[in-house]
Amino acid sequence: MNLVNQIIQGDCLDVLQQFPDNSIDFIFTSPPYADQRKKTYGGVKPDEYVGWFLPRSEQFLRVLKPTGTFVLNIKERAVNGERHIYVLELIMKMREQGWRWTEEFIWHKKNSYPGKWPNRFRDSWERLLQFNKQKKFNMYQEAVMVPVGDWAKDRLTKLSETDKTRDESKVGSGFGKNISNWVGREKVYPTNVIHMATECGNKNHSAAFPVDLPSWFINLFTRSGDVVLDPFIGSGTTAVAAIKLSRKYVGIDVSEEFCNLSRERTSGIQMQFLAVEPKSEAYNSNGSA
Amino acid sequence: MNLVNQIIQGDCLDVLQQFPDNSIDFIFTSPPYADQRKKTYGGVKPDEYVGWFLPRSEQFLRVLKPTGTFVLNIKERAVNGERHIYVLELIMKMREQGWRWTEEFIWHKKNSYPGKWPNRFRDSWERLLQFNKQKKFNMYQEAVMVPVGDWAKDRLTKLSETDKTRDESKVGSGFGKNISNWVGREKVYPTNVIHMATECGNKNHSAAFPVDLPSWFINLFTRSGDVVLDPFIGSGTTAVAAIKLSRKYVGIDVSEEFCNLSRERTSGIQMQFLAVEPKSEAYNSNGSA
DNA sequence: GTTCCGCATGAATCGATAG
DNA sequence: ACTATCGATTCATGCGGAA
Repeated sequence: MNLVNQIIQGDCLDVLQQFPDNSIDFIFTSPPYADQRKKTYGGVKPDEYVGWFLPRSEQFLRVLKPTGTFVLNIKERAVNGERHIYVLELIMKMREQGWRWTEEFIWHKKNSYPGKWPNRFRDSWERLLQFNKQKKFNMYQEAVMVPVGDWAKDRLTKLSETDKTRDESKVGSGFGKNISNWVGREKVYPTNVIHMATECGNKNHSAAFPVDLPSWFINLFTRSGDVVLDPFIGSGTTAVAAIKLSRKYVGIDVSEEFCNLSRERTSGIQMQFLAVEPKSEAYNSNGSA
Repeated sequence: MNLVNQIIQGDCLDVLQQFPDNSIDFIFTSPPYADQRKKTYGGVKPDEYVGWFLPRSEQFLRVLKPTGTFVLNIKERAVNGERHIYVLELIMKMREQGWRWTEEFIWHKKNSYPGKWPNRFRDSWERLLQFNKQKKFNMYQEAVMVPVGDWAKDRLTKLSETDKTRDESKVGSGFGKNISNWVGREKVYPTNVIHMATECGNKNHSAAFPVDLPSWFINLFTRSGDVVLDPFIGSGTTAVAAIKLSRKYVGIDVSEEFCNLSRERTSGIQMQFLAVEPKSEAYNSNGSA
């Protein structure tokens, strides 16, 4: 039975048992956060979250190739006016499990949920925790390089006009500092802060993250033909990103409804790609070892 | 002996013993990171960092007022290709010590221009951990409001009169509810992501952070006349920020050299302020409890 | 074909109220 | 005392229809 390019219904803890060791190139997932999405996932309590997650991350560790990477999108919530520590505990326990905590990317969500409270501001960022099995892993940095123009865009226009005035930075401060470094250079490397808005306009499906988010990491950590796993596939966003980048995908979800939604989206994309692009060509042609 | 508006040479662990309980309104500091500043602090090893820090944070807890706040600027470093966990451990241990981990702000260092490492990108953010003694603490949110986004500029001002007042027409959707709230508003509350360039024009001193960073938090958590403590004052940036905002300051550092530098900078600023602004006026006049 | 504008919708959080 | 539910608060974005 072929296990690849499918959306599989079930708890990833069980489903992944069928997968052989070292068979996945990259894992990207955004598990249901503690006490969130109760309707679909039943709502794991903050205090029980680590215990719930660890047996699953043990499976992730087993199926991931030694050179592979696991990127976990997660954010702790405020409980009784205080940030809960289940994410911190999770990192420490995963290290004991054998994972290496390589990096923490920050996803800056410009359009975070509104609201006003006496003792905190709007929570506008999430963690993207990078874990690895080894010190050496596959990383194709060239695949996510930004053209110099776009880099300037990223820093200046992508932050929108208002942000420029908001942070009251002196004009050119830091920007002018070393501009000579980039002049004449075509592309530059990004940083570990990712600016991306959440998608909220989609009526058919409500994705937790925009497709650009998994796309960015898939480009960074895999090459064409590699296998991408999302054990909490939800509305299928990670699979969509994988298909668009000519990677293989495996999506798992306990919810039959979400599985069907994912299957709809992926098959739609696949059709589109077969029609438009008969030749399976690498989207990312500049990746290198 | 007056303990306020001074730079005191010594280890904060010892110096703070002289301070009474509940005497400080706000603590902001960027301690020497593990293995950094070897000459001055003997280079605390990552594994020993938590043990080194805890007796000091115990003093911070003691001298801080119940309604006060402690903001800690810290970032774990990578050791052997992996993120060290001393910051995570520190948060957990400080909670056991009695601190509440209220929030984690992200300082996005905008001008950290791209660098290249084989396994990671340029690190362009830092943690700003907010700790409190109680659930309720002083926070003056109005003092740090930012200009409203393009969104309202373009659209909100052009809404018809009927739109402005249709409070009850739409049910559920947040917008139809109380649109009049936004009309005429020019400022909105910020988020927990702070965009700020690092200072680059440092002449004599190399400040770890721009003066705007402590200024932002001093505005947020204190009012005119409050006492701001930085137990690792370094080049004096926190004290400079406090003086400019008409707050009292206490700076501590083990390095006589750093103390002298801080004294130079603070006295320079104070002269300037006495000359220009004879009346000690509240900078933040719209703070509310 | 642009540009403009109306509008729904978010991994939210707190405090009060109810069982 | 402790948990469950509900109402109030707030702002950036992308879609689709209109000018």
